[in-house]
Amino acid sequence: MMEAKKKITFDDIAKYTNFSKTTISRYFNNPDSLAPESQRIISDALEKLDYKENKVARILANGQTEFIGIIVPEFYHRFFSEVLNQILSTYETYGYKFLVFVGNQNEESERRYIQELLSYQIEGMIVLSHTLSSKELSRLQLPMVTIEREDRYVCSVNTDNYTGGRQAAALLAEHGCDILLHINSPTDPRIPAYGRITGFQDYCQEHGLRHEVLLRDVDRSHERDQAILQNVIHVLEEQYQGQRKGLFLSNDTLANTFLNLLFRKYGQLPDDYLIMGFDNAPTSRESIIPISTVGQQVDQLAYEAVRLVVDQINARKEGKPLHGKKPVHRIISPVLIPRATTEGVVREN
Amino acid sequence: MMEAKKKITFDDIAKYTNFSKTTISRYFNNPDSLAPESQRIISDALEKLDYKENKVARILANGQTEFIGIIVPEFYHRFFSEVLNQILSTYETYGYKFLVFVGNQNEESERRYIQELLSYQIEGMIVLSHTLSSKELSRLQLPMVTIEREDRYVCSVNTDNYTGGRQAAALLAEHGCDILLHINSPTDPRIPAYGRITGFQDYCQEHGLRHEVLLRDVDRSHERDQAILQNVIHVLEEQYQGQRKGLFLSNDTLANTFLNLLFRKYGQLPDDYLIMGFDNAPTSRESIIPISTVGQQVDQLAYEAVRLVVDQINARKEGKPLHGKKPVHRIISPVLIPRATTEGVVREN
DNA sequence: TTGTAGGCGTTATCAA
DNA sequence: TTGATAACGCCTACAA
Repeated sequence: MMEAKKKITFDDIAKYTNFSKTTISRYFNNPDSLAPESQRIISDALEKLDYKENKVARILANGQTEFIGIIVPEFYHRFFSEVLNQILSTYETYGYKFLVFVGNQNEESERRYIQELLSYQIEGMIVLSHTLSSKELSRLQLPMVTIEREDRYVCSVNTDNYTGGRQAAALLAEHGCDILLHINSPTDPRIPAYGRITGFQDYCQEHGLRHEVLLRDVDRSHERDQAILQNVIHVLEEQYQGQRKGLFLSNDTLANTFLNLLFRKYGQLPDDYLIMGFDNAPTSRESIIPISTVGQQVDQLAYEAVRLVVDQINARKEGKPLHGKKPVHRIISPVLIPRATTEGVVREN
Repeated sequence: MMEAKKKITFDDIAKYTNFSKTTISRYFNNPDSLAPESQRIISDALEKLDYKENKVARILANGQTEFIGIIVPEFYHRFFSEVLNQILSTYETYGYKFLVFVGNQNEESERRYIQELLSYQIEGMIVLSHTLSSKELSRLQLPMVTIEREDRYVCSVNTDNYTGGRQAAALLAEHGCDILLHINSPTDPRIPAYGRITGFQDYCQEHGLRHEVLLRDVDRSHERDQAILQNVIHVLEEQYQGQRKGLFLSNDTLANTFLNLLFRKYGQLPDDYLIMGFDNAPTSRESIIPISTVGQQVDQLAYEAVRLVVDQINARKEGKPLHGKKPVHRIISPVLIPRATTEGVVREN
């Protein structure tokens, strides 16, 4: 058992090889400027002494942390853990490391997290949390990208929610509903997800479809959502009795809850109900009946987000100004995924 | 629009206040050693010059990164994102920041990730991924804790899976099953989750209960699992027709899939089936019928894991040896959560 | 209570 | 192709 062996530095390698520290540094950063023989010698020495690089020292010297800060709001919704997963996966492509904080809807803590991130000299930031305005974020003067949130003053990557809303309405309409309904929580129009509402509405209006948007305070807890949707069902069954109802829920979790309520009541999905969710979360495939949904291409969202920060980082390194340019907003197409809940007839497996 | 303003350092503050750098440093690390008046002056100067601290420099000087490295295997199973969430939440308590990598089941990349983590001078590591042996991990001579994985040579925090398995069997038995069944994937006995199998078996044997363990290659994809479980159902219905079957599935996702297959077939959960999952994942509450499950106390798992690394980090700082001591294995109790799928009679909402 | 000087392990700038 | 030397921004003796 060897004792806490002290760390090997360039100095040690230099002494061991009779080169200077500078040369050792070159071996890592510009090896071809060394004589082949020297490269070999150094390489051997590194092996022999079991050298481990120290990026902290390197950062202090050259300022490049290769850190990107991330602020996620929570992990209850699959969307966020999925995005995080995909962001982390870009390490193989871009080499950036990620420092992650969970915001928990608290402005003050998020500000503290940001300060902490800045103190670690992050080169850029990706924000999924909603609590801080894009105006405030833009003031940080840092390469920055938001995903699916208010993004007026910063770069962003968003799903084309509007088209998604239209696709949902269209799929329901195709199957000949008498009334189209969209259930969502009251949403700030500046948030991309608001497009789900307007897309739905516009499509219905343009095609002269009878429709209604029900704004309910959902998405706080499963139990609440159940109660709220239960109530919605009561109302619908009175108001649209015997009519074919096409329901577009704001996300898959909610769609699943709705579907389950109906299924428990009727032992199946009644013919006069069609259901659609949004996100293509695992729930939508794994529910009692596979739920039709509008899929977000999360991998692309994440990948483009990282790309956009990295572009900004590189631009800044080349002295190009960050501000001055208008923020870039990248749009990712949604993918319509028709499944059993919009078929009208539910088959057994 | 101000230009890329150069960063304010202790030097700038020192000049501005006519103190020395040391005094500025003291203001941060030991403020009470300064005259109250001096504190005020410095505090004002920091404000005025808009000083931002630079932890990279601090790290280089004192060696404390406050970084903990994390390696997660994947994010498909809710368990991992939930654990990560809880780990990240400990920031408020312990102040450690986390550098996260997703392993993707590849030994070589995980080794690279670890090298990268080490180069950032992480003070400790939490490993959830299974690909590297605890022996190899222990050789890193680093404060280290694993969660729910093989842990022979390193400290760990695990759920008491054995007790969980017993609880599951007991709950099923209480409801008078004729046959108890446990479905799991072939599991390495060195992994904590193996306890689910032995706990189930032991309980059944001790109580003279008829039982069977079905090892199937599940958990690869939803579609596969469906096919496999469908087949299981066929077999069960032949073999145990008319008998009351108590099923304990290795996790909630699987239990949900199983429940759905039955529900689709019969329009309800038949009286002769009882179902239990494991984990208390959201799925278990949000499924067509709330699924009974054995809950892992993920918050405690995560919290204890961080605590255990931090303890090791502190011990090491005080010069206590890391090795020599036997690895500590902390156990978290599971929580039995009886819900509708073990009631025998399924009520409508 | 405050200051001086040296060090942490790299990289950058000149020279040679 | 290689080296000296000075940063990078902070911390820690040791001194006063």
